[in-house]
Amino acid sequence: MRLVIARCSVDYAGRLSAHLPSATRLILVKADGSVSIHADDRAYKPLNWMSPPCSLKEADGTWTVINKAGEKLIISLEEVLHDSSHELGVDPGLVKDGVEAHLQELLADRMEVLGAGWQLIRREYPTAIGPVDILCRDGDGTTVAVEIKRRGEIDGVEQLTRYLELLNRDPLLAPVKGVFAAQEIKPQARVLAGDRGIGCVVLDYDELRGIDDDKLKLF
Amino acid sequence: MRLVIARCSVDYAGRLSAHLPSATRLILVKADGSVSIHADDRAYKPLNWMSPPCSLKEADGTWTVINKAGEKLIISLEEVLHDSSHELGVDPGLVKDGVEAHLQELLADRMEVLGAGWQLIRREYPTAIGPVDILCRDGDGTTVAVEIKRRGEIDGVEQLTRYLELLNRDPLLAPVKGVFAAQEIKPQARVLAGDRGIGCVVLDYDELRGIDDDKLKLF
DNA sequence: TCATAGATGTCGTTC
DNA sequence: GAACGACGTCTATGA
Repeated sequence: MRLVIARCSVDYAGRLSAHLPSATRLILVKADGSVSIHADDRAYKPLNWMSPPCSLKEADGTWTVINKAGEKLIISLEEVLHDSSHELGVDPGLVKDGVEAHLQELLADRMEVLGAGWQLIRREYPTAIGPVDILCRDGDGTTVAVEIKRRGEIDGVEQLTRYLELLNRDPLLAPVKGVFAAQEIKPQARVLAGDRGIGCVVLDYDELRGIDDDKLKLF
Repeated sequence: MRLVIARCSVDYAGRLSAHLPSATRLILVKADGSVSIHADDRAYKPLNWMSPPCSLKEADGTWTVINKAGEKLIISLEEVLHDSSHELGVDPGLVKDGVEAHLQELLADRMEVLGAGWQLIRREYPTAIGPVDILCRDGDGTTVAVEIKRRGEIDGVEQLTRYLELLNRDPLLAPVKGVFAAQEIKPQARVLAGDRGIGCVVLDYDELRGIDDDKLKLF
């Protein structure tokens, strides 16, 4: 990892054209060859960047970074204030908990949080337009398609609607009801779901995990 | 901007829980108070971060970053290999070219690329659920709503569908057809559009701009 | 390699 | 502050 603080101007030509006027910035060159340019604000997003794989050529105060798609980043260095390199080694990587895949596992394990007698048919039930998160039967034996999101917004309801339309064409499954399950459901999504006869369920992640933990303790 | 290279482990508790085992990384503290932690790969995305506004407390080899929503980032420093601060000043910011707004201007100027006799009614035609990119009439005088995207995906087709449903309730406009125009149209979007009787048009940005340039040269 | 869906998406604009 | 759409979205995953 090489850290350069320099007054520079930058041009990007690729999916769009962009220009950075002269100013002092951080230029980050990583071991994988990637380059990013940061201003002194915004944690997440660099002003400009080039993702690997790409190649960096230094020549005469001008750095040129090119990738395979022909996108180009040209950095004109006017004054270098700091330049240091550091050996970091391979990162062991991030361990995450609480993402959609995990919610799906937890819910599939405890269908009864949706109602008494609910039973899993299968997770990732395949359809022509993609897999349904959970297909199950409710207490009455009616087929139910469950769409799970971390944050329930309108496009999630649209997605579930498409699945339902398709599943209801299958005489072996029809009628199929829909349930939209998320840790948080936005008002508009709730309204749209209600309008389409789709049920809404707010999932409590800690509770789901707690239930699951209790279950594990039994063994 | 403060640059710290350190062996550290990190925990994030907020929208999800995440843990970074001990390793050497770059910790970036920006003037706006934001903090990000970078491994030696990936130009764009930090391993962990906290966006401003947030507050950083340093105490005894442990940094705690908290934001208003109660999200928390805890950095345990085990060995500091580099620590430097730099004054960068305010960045003048990025100048961009080639985005959707420009596509819309170009297409509105040359409706005939959609077909002979097509005529603009207006850009950003207002509806209750937001403006339609372009409303026009085709060669037969039928009203057409055009949705423009740089990359045409399924969401864009859904958006256009909602507009069409609304516009077709207006007896002065109905029947209204739909055209989905983008620089690139994904297969799924094309299928969904076809299923709903929506036409698809792939736009060539350079060609549109070229035509427009030629036009400018006439004056 | 390509297509698809998720993301601690982030970021801007508008209401 | 919430909602909505764009983004050089990026990134992981499965075909």
